[in-house]
Amino acid sequence: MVGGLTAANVGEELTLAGWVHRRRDLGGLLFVDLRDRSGLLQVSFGPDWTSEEGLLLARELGPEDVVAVSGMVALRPDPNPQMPTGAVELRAGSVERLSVARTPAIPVYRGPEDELPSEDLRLRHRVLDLRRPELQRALGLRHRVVLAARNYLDGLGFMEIETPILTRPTPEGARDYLVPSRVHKGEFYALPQSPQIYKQILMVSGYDRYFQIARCFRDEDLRADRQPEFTQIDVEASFVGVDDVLRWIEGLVVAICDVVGMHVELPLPSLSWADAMERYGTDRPDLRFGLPIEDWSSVVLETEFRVLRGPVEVGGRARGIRLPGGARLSRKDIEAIEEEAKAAGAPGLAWVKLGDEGASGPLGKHLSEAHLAEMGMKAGDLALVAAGPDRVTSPALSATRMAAAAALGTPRERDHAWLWVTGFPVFEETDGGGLVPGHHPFVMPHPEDIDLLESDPARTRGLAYDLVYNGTELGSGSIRIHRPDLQRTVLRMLGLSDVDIDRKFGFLLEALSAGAPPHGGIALGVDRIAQRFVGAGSIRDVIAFPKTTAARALFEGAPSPLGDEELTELGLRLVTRAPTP
RNA sequence: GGGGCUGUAGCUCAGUCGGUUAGAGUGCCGGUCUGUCACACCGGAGGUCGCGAGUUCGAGUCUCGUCAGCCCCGCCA
Repeated sequence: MVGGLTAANVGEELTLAGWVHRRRDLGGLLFVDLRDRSGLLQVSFGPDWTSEEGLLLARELGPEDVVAVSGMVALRPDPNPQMPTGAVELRAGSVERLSVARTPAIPVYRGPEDELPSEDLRLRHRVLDLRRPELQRALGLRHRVVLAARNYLDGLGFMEIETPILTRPTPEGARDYLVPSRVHKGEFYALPQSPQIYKQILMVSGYDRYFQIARCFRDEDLRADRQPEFTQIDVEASFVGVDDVLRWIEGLVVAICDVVGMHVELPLPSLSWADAMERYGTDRPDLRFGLPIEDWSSVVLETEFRVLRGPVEVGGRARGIRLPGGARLSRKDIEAIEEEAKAAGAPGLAWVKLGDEGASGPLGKHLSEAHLAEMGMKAGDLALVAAGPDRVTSPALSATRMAAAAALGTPRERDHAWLWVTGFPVFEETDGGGLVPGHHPFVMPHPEDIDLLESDPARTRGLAYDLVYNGTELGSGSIRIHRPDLQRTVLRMLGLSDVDIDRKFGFLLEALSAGAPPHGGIALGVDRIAQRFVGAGSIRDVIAFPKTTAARALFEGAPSPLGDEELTELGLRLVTRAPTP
């Protein structure tokens, strides 16, 4: 390992192997930066200490050649304080070339002002891209996060158990990746969207503390933080309530944050889903800064400002955000924020600035001093207001809040805002009036709301919780239903017939009938955690071999067409043939 | 499924109003150079302007289509 050498090693005779990172040929003297996973070390070649063959070979070395160099560690006459090993160098006596590299298609070395190659080239030449120190650091950090999680959970008596990758298609939720069965032609396995049902069955079987670093697969369209396959720290325990899970997982958060030296105060703050939606307009608020949403419906009703007043009169609310110091934003800045709100579904934003000469802006002339006082407006403030039903204004004001904080450069009150959001609704209403699961169909309804389940299902809270960090959902879990009759009721509410329930969830209901302990758990997104911890722009930078946004693997070339022979063996015939490349 | 951005030398990019032989930096090849560290200096090679149509006397540049990558909406129980 080359990266750890210091002045303490001076005088040692060593043979070091690695890749040629960069070469500087001065004629009589020649320098090579040797790279391995641990870092860089300068190797010097000169007629006074290098063999003649060594000098000849050194002259021929190209970037990314693999070499073994034998020589002595020496102090440098001119140390390089920029390099961790910059005080010393290896004076090469001899050198052996273990492997010749073709001129790299994309550079591994990157100068201080060089841009990264485009992402498709980085993915196509992943073998080279993965050599970059940044990616090696990212994957190393990811490894330590997972290792910390394993050690922590093992210390609490959790047992790692693998569950199948070839499994049964699930009726609800994301699209499944399907695998044809050769033995049973016309039948298919599915890759798991998560080990959810398996881990519940493990609870029933008495494995009362389970975890798994689990690969999950979902055939849906991708984003910067979404890949078709991703990894979760999947946890489940028996005889637990919400608080047990939260306290255990807080310990896990501390353990993985320790990897990056991030301090975490326990217990983590907690917000009900209803409060999160009311005050921040989203179920995953970024609490690095304040700027809560406030209800100004009563103020609006006292004005003649029809744009806001109208929606309130028909049952909506006028809510908004007061931005201290926001009056210095230009009309153009405010319009840019309004665009964000519109993109999130709002018809528009009204606003009022309070300057030295009084209130201005579309809303300004409609407000009295008393109104402004009621809104808490102080000189220099800006208020942005949206009116309508909460289901429209909440997402719009959430977008407004984020855009306004960015435009204003709102100072952060903290750099790391961890948060529990609890009490998610069991169901969400679809536009067609039907019900879909808020999370998944196995969430235990809140005991206080059990009466609402059939009378007012949309208001039923579940014993469900999300772990949120800086506005990103990093984990999601719940206490599960362990009574088969209640599970059947919930599935019926979702519009499933008893026949369907038995066909699709029969094995779960049968398991729950075998003496099921109360149980619950959570799953944390490893890729997203690693992404946040390394500050990467996408989870592709913390995955060794990621897919593109079109779910292609550019390096190995997946997916790929199948020949007729293979198709026949699987009992398949194509309706659409892939274009021949 | 929809919207947006990008595609020019191995890589990163520039390319004016549609007009002569498409440029720069870096890398690569050859040469000089004994303390460099983005070494320096001299010389050279390197182009299907993503692909296909169209408009035009003339297209890297305009139009349409298409492919690829990225970002977003829908979707992701």
